Amino acid sequence: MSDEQVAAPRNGRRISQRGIATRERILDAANRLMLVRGVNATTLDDIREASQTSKSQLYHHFADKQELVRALVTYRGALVLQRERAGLERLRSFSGLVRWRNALVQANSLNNGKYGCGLGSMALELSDQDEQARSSLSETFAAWEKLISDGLHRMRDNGLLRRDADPEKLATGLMAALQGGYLLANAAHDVAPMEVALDMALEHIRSFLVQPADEPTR
Amino acid sequence: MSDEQVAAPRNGRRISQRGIATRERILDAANRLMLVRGVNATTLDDIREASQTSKSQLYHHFADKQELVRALVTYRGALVLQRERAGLERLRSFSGLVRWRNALVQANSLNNGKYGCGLGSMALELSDQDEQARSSLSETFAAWEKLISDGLHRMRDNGLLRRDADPEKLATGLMAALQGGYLLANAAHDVAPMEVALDMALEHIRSFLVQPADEPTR
DNA sequence: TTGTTGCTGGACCATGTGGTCCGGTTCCTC
DNA sequence: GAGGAACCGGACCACATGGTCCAGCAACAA
Repeated sequence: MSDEQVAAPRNGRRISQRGIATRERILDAANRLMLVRGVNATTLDDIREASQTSKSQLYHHFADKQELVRALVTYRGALVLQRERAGLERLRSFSGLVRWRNALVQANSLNNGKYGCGLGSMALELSDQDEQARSSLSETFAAWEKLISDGLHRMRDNGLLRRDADPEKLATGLMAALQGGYLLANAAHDVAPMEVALDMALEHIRSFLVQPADEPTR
Repeated sequence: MSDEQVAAPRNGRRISQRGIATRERILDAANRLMLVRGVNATTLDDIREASQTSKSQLYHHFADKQELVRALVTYRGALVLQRERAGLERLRSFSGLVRWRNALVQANSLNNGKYGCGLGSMALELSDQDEQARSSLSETFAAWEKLISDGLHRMRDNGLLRRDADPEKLATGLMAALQGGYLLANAAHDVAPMEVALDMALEHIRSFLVQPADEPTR
């Protein structure tokens, strides 16, 4: 997962190449550790060790743990949006949606449904604990949904979707199915529920196709 | 939320009425606190204070924090299933499903989408941290889905649903929409996404009705 | 009544964890 | 190359938090 330049440098301070690299290493380690253990269960010492840095570096680049977590929210959000943009910005057909679905399912099946969505898990853990993180995550979800709804808009404009299809609502429904699917798959340690959930949402979208192709969804 | 006898007494030990009451008080406090703060962010001292007990009582009734959490998983699961059973065991029509949806939405809207589902949030927080809790939660989800699918089976047997409707898959999809809806609503501090998600799932189920009544979903 | 066990209060302990400090090194600027 | 700021290593600190202990009271069986 290469991720150069995703992390924003600090506010009005001079910053060296080495500094950027260190900050990046910290965020990358935090990203990996907190995905599998959760935010609160990951200690700064864990991150320090995994990132081959020292305490002073952590506190040189971030004011405290909370700020590190907030930076991670931004970092992870940028990674997800970057990945999703690649898969969605040219979406113009129903089969494109199916390919997108398959990619997500396959990625998640690699670890038997474990860990879930990096954004969703943070959302549930932080929403009632850090208002700033919550609103940032909420914006990221909105941007993600917009990538989907933009694609659906294109499909509607091209006459693939009926006029009465509501791209925004369809995108929200699809996102909910995705997140709920992640959650159930994580609890079951099995991707199957995620597949069922996504298929339901795709089926719903398909019902708005002008010419409902009767190809299977996978 | 009355909840007598939901908590199981301890294994082969003599136990007094007073002991049961204390144990119940502890679980109830843990339930309330961990719903709003999350499991890991709630300390034993918080629980001790909120339940008007002492450290020794906590450790008299539970071996350690992990066991308390596991007991809470059971406790909360029983509460949810009890509540859901009341709302679902007589489900025989599509409008019954709509009423069920409305009840959930209304309950969640009381706190502007905050806190989410007691089971879902625990699932995401504990799944990668406590295998026993995870499998217990997974079973609870399965039981919950079964309440739904049983209702759908009844509808199919009564000729309301088409024969090609798959109650199990429909129930899983609905549950995913519900959980994803909770998650997005929590992140947005707004019930709207939860409504959209549930409506999508209901719409999907409605498409399997033999006589698709064109009443609105709410 | 008496013995045994459940139950409770609360002081106390061990340590994991977030956070500080300071001396030293690297890097940029003039 | 000299000054200063960014950067780094790691020892150190404060304290929150999970967990222990024990003395005493309540409850129940005989």
